[in-house]
Amino acid sequence: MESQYRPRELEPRIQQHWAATRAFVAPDASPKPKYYCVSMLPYPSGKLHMGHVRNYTINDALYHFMRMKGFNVLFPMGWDAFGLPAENAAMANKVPPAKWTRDNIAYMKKQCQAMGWAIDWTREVATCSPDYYRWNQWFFLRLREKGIVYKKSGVVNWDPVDMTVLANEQVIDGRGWRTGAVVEKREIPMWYMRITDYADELLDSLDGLGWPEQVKQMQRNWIGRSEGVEFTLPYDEETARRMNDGKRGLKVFTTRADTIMGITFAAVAAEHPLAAEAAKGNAKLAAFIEECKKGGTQEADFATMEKKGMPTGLSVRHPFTEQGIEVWVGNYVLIGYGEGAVMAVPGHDERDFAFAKKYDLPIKQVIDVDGKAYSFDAWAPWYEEAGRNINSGPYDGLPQKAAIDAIAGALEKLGLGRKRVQYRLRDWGISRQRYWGTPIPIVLCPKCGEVGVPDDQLPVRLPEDLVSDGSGSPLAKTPSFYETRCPKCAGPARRDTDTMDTFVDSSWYYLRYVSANAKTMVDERARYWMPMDQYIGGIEHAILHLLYARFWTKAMRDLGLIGIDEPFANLLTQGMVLNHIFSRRTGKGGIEYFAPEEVETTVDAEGKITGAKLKADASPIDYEGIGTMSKSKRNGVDPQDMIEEYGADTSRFYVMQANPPTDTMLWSDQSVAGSFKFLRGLWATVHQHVEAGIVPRFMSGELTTELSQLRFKLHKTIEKVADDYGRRLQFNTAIAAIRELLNLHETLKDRSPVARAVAQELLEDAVLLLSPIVPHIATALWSGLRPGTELIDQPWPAVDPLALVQDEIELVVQVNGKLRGHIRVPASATRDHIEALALKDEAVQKFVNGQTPKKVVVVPGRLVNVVV
RNA sequence: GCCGGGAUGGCGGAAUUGGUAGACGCACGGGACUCAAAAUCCCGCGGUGGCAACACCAUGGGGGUUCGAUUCCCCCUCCCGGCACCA
Repeated sequence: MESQYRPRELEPRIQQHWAATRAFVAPDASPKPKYYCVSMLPYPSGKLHMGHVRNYTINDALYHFMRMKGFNVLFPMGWDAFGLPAENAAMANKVPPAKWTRDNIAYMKKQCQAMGWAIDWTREVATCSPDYYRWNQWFFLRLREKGIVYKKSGVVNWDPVDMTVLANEQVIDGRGWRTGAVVEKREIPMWYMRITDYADELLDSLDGLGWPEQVKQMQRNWIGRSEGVEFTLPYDEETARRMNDGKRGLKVFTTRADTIMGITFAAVAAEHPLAAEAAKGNAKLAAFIEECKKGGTQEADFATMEKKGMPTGLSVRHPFTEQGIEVWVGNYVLIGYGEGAVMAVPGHDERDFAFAKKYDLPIKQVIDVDGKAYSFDAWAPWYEEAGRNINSGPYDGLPQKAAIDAIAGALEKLGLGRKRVQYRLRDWGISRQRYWGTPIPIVLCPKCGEVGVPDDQLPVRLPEDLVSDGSGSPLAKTPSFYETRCPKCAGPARRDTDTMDTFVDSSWYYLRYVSANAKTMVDERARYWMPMDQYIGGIEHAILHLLYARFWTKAMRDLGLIGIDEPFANLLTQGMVLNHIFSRRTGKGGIEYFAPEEVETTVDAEGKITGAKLKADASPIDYEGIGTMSKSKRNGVDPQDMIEEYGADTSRFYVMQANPPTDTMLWSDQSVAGSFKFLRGLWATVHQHVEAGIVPRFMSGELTTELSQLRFKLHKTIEKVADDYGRRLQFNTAIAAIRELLNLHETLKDRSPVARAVAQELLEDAVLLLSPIVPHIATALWSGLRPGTELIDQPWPAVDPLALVQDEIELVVQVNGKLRGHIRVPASATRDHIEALALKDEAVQKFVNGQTPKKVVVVPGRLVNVVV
């Protein structure tokens, strides 16, 4: 064995050996139990960043641990290769997205290989490959046949200068990021998937998943099932005449039907037909509706903006009293949400109350909560609580549930309403007016309408050589793409030039890994590997990606393609790796980001950043605080320097020892050298042992106290590390335990044959325990300790129960809950015996000070608390 | 604004089911080795008081439950993630 730890020579050599022996290629059948672990596939942004290193190292550690535990393990990898950054890079560099993306994939794949992750590359998937996205198209067509896919209009951000649709990310403070123009809302036709058809199942089957409770809770709240009443506020004569839409009135939904007698006005969205009708001949209202269209589509903006409204001059009638109710246009009512119209009960809804106050509209109390005094002057949160009806005619005195039932019944009798379940969840709009995505396989024929592309003409190939100019999708300007013939009538027709949301790509890639190169979307291998045993990815995907993937799985099941209800049996949500963000507004009103290494900062006494300037020209820039590492904010840290200086194992060890995987990690490279020193020290320790002559590992026999304590620690550590890796998925504490074990080993001065046999056992096992984290150095150390055998074939070390037997244990003694001393007791001591020993203790006597204990609490194996 | 999460020494963190707060590291200080430096090794390292033994205080802030609270409950502050077209 070499005396020096040289990772730069060692690591590539071991990686080549793994590749040559196809060490990580997982068979699709095995007598062993299977374990399928996947990390959320990366976007090929250019280079790996520390978030990736963390993500895939966790995955890799689980791979090695489960393999040692006797499983047939699969760790695949792919590329989420469609998306906006490629188009932006294309514009910036005048390189087509395809080339940019494929170059990035090639570079990042090399980086993955240099990290030594145990990836089965035979199953690699890139979502921009026609062999992959053809199945997006094929499945889209199947869902369309089933009515799960449909077309309706949706609202998008519109940049009036570039004449293009913007992503939410491209809207900064209500303005386009390139033009600085005020963004407008615009309605366009789009394809939707009926995820709401699956809402109940998506909600119910959360219960059985081995997911973090907070993620399940977020999904429940997102789906937001609520039971309520849908009803119509009938038009009055004037409104009916003007609307002339064949409808009886204005449809609304409420979860608070018990407050229906408190309606004092109604509100509709600016885009609602009633608003449009009312605006005819009302210039002020028309101007207000125009103003409502300004700004983007993000919910956070709606929720925080000032609530404004204007009366339409049109009225509806209360369904019971037939009293006139004024209809307002409200900027806070969303057209794409429910009916785009709401009843307003300012007495018992905070937003309605604020609106009524602002515009001096009537407020009526119709619910009594325990006789508390209601004030029309100021809002109190209890106004929204359940109570008994008052001022509600026939419903007076009823508690909430009875009132809702009675009111729903009355509405139903009138033919005006019924109980209905409503979800917060909305159908999934998948059309994007972008180039770099899966083409939607639809042909628009002037005669036949929308016609699906026949299966034998799939895939509809995306041209790969276009470069966007920032105004609209290049596909819509490329006749060779969109000019086609109608599959039905063979007449001239035009392709849909929209592409699919990239969440489509990431909804089923894990099924393609286990059906690699299949001539169908999935094949029988998916039945062997699915459901996935462990999914690992950032907490930022807790809702959208995970919900879409669950929906997609259920839809594939309903088409008979797979036999599972849920894709991800267990989920580890990794905390984000954060870094500082620096930016500057450009002259045009856009925004420009700077990498932290380009910036010099000033800090206050507490170390908080107070100012920043560019190193290059010393010009001041803005500090935006900390946030997730991303390409767009330019605050990612490339691990390449670290790999080159210290090697892959040090990088892996560093991210794993820093903190628990579920915690956010603020980037700092201060202690990387410490991780390297530890590995170098381990190398020296093993080298020294090996040079003195390797011996058979300890089996059984008489030991000194020191040696049996060392073995006790060793086997306790094996137990703990297995629990940390396998159950807790917490690697930092496992590493700390292994360091404690090795620290104790360093204190061993005994060089007798039996001591050397114990040291052999300890070092072998310590190397095995560390191997999931640092497989390269572990492989080399193992071949030093056990020449002729391979680490990768070794099972997880067995715990020797005899090593864990203890005669005496130490207990903590407290007086009134404060630590006052320690006692040693036989492991078999009874409660009474322990209590007697504790009371006799000197320190205890001092604090008890002659008083009779009120109570003595004995917690077996832990402590004694004397209460006086 | 709404939903979910977090806050523990100078720093990262530990305390797994309510039971010794600060494991294991990083940084720092002192010492050994050295002509010197690096590397390595040894010692110290939450605060206050004390020569010391030791005592008291301390887990973002305020209150509560308990023999005992970093852990459970209520209120508050700040930070992070998500909010449907970043992925």
